[in-house]
Amino acid sequence: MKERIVETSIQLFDKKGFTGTSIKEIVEELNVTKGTFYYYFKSKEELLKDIHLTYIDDLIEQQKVILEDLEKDCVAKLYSLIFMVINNIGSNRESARIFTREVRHLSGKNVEEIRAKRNLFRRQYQELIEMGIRQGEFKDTIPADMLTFGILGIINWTYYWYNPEGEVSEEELAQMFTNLILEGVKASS
Amino acid sequence: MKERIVETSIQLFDKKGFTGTSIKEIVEELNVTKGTFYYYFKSKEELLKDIHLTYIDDLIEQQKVILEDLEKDCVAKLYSLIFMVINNIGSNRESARIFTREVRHLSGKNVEEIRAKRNLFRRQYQELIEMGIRQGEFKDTIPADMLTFGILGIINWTYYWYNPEGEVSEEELAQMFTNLILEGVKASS
Amino acid sequence: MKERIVETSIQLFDKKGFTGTSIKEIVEELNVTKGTFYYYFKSKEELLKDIHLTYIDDLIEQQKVILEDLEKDCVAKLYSLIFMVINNIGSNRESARIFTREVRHLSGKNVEEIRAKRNLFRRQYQELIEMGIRQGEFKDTIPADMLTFGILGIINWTYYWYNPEGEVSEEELAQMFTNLILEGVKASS
Amino acid sequence: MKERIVETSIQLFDKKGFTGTSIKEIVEELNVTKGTFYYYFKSKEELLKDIHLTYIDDLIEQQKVILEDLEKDCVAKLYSLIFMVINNIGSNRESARIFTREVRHLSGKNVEEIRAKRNLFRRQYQELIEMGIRQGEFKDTIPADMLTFGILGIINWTYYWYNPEGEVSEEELAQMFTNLILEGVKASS
DNA sequence: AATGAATGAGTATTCATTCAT
DNA sequence: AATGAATGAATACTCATTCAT
Repeated sequence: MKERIVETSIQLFDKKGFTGTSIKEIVEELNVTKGTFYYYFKSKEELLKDIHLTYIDDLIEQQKVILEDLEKDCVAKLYSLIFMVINNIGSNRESARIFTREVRHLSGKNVEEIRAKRNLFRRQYQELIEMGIRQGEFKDTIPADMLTFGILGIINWTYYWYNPEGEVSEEELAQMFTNLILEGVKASS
Repeated sequence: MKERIVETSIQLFDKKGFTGTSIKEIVEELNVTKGTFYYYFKSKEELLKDIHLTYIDDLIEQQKVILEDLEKDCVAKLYSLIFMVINNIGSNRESARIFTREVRHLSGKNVEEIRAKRNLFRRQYQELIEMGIRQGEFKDTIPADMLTFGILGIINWTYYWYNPEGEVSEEELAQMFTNLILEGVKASS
Repeated sequence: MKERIVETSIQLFDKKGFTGTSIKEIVEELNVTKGTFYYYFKSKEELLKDIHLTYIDDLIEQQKVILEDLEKDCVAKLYSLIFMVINNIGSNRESARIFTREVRHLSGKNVEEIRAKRNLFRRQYQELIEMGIRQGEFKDTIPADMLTFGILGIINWTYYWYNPEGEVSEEELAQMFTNLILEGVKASS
Repeated sequence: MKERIVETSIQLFDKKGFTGTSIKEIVEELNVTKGTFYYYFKSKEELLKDIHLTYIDDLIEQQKVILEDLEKDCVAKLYSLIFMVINNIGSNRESARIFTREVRHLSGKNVEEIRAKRNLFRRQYQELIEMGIRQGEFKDTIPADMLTFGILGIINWTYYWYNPEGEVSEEELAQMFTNLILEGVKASS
């Protein structure tokens, strides 16, 4: 039941927003009563925290596996990280959007925890860039932190427009964006 | 007064979300009564539409000026468009965030109008890319629409992390991102 | 309207207790809506505080008038104070009972304010006793503070049993209790 | 377990009131579940009735022993009754306060039973007074019923202020109040 | 141009209680 | 002897909105 509440809530929070979704709507979708909701979650915010944690913990775990892969160089890791996010869209798009839009409705202690993990994810991205620069795979024209924000922008934005069932496959898109980041678009003269 | 209501609402909508902000909060911040609010706006949604329209109309207008500049080539126009957004952050960040997060709370007729303008903005971006390809300034490795989404991702994301008062100036950041998009980060071998 | 809400609430709080009375019950009795209640009081507790304050402020004011009366000796003042409370029962019984039973539902700041006034009332009673002892009107067999608690017990209890419309008039009862306190009940041998 | 539920409930009912205390609070304090509560009591009201009965039955029993003591005269019995209540405060204060404040939350049948016992207690007090008058130990200036209410007021009020661990011992306080009732406070001229 | 009073539907949350296990 | 899951009704309180003045 707890799982079903989470799934339903994710759909609704994505569609109508956290504050725009009422407990009543959630439980009616599941044909249970409000009491049932509060048996599993002590508050609406607690549910939101759960959703955030599940999402970011999973992301960090996947990221870790890629970064620790000894057989890949930095370029290959960059591609894998980009593909990972795009590949997650099919199953995670709603959670991802909730994650970027609804953090502000977490209070105090909760927001700290989430923010810490969010920053961890970003810093590990940045460390890959820095290592790539040190090992001569990447140029050092752009500071690593700014570069990281740029790359994160590209992939985070995919949650808002990319349709995995459309003409461009996940692999193709990941390849395109990796290519953009590595080679740029300027025609060589 | 109407203007003060809009300004206050923008701050609150950004901080607590559209549904998370009540008319009461808005008018209390201004030390007026709810009646005053309804003298200027016929509903909360109308206010939200106003905010959206002001934001996107301004953006499209600025975009138009840049695109119609006969003295700039496509590379220069790309830089200008990127700088334009970053430059707007100081005065518009909250509106921009509301624009990407709260559209779903506009209903029917309103949402169509806004979406049309949002798409117009994107298509004009894409047309610049396509023209650049035709004129041999950009490679055609990546489809123009995908490329556009990538670039929009980079600049939209700045609304969520860039601090115009920080170490990196707006010009520098625009230069870095233009450089990223044009030249990529791969070290030439 | 505010006054009508207070009156109705006093009756209900007395009959069913503060926590046992719902806002719904109050407003239904008055044929208005909950919104109306919250237009006049920002919370249920605020209403309770209002009731407490009105009651104790009135009591202290009346007490003050009696104690400052230059023409009465301590015995006469004692009688007047006793009569004052009994005489208030007709109009104030419910408030008085709420006052002794529901203070615990006031929180923090509110409870301090009320307790301070409650103590003021008791201390002024005690000062009368002390003055009576100093001036030789009363014996000093019993410490003034204990004596005060005893007298307050007698009169506070009347709120729970005395019927002003019954056989014993208010003046008679005040006389009986003054007599009990002054002369005692032991038959002189 | 049943006993532990009763003890915990008494503390909570005294502190927060009967309606202000939830079953959840009671069982959480005891680290058991609500099911456990309903294994021992068929309703919240039944628990309240239990508390009332235990309290008043014990009081009546103690009263009976004193009144039937053939070796005491009425004055001695009066002292013993007063001491009895004060002496009970240490172990019974909370029950006593619940007893005077929460009866109204008993319904129908229950309230009758409790009221009958409460009246029995008062009438037996009054009978002692009447006997004292008949036997010439007490004056008949004040009607026995009014006198009884006065005395009950003094002792019932002690539940709200007397601290058995304070400077005045239980014996001393009982002595003071007996003295007040028998001799009064007026200085003999 | 703005207020003060009011509404009715809705909010998150808590309640006492039930019952199969 | 006790639990875990669930209910349905109630709780205090807030909401966007209306309207006579």
